[in-house]
Amino acid sequence: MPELPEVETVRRGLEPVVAGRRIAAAEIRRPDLRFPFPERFAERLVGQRIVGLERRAKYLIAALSGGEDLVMHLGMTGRFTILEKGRADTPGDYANSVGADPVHDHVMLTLSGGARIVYNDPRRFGFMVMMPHAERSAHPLFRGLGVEPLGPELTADYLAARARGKKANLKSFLMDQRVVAGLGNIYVAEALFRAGLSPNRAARALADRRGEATERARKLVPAIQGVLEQAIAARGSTLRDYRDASGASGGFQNSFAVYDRAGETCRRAGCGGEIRRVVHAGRASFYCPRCQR
DNA sequence: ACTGTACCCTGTAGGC
DNA sequence: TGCCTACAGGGTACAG
Repeated sequence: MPELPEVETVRRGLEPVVAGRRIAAAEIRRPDLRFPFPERFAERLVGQRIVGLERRAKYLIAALSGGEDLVMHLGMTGRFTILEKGRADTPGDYANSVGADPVHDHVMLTLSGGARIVYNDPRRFGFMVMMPHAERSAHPLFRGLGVEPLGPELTADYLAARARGKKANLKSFLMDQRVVAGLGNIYVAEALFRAGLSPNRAARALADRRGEATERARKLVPAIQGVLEQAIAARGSTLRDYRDASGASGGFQNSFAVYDRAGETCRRAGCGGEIRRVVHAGRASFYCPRCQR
């Protein structure tokens, strides 16, 4: 479900509610998600103050006062929901309230001040792990991550260096979190459309024989950044499950140029091409064969 | 070193 | 109505 814009939208919704609060209670309602929860998870959370809430790639990271980071990934269907004080002050209240989902509500945190945070994840591809803050950058989950696409490190030269000689297609190249961290199926498709690049083209087209960035690489950077910025401004894309921390849907799905539009007409004025669906590495790709080469 | 496939899990949509 | 298959915003472990 959630790519960078959705995770960032969730982060922005949660941060003012959790930052500075203490975790007063933690209810862990099953032993695992994708991976087992950390040992003695609830006991390690309770009493900690949440110092801040960051995002790196598609990870949400709560920095805890004791020096550990709580790292959370939403997988495909993970969702955080804020229950303000008074809406459901006890677990019993919540269980009987509208919107409660006892089968898929896996984690409930009660914060000082009374707000509660519920993590719901039907498919359980999400996970939560804890690690000392100082060890985060060396942790296997973070060590190999590529650049943040909205940061200064995403440049045409960087893409060219990483793509040089690679005959893998551009779709797979951009989906690789070791190259650019945070893109997923939707925003790769949309960025390639904006850059006028076919997802089928070999990634090495981003570099010339000397390894210098090509015009294609230079177009790709603002295409990636533009689509992510606009998607964040629209509070993400909702296809099926995605909701922000307030329960609201995103809005960017109404602006898709190609994603999930197979058989429909290209929206570029005067194009008239038909959006095509192909499969790369088991994931659907969408593109306009007239606009993207 | 790369590339493609299977798989993790559940819900839903569409065909018959 | 019901059953069955395919597919879904992610990521990883393999086999080749």
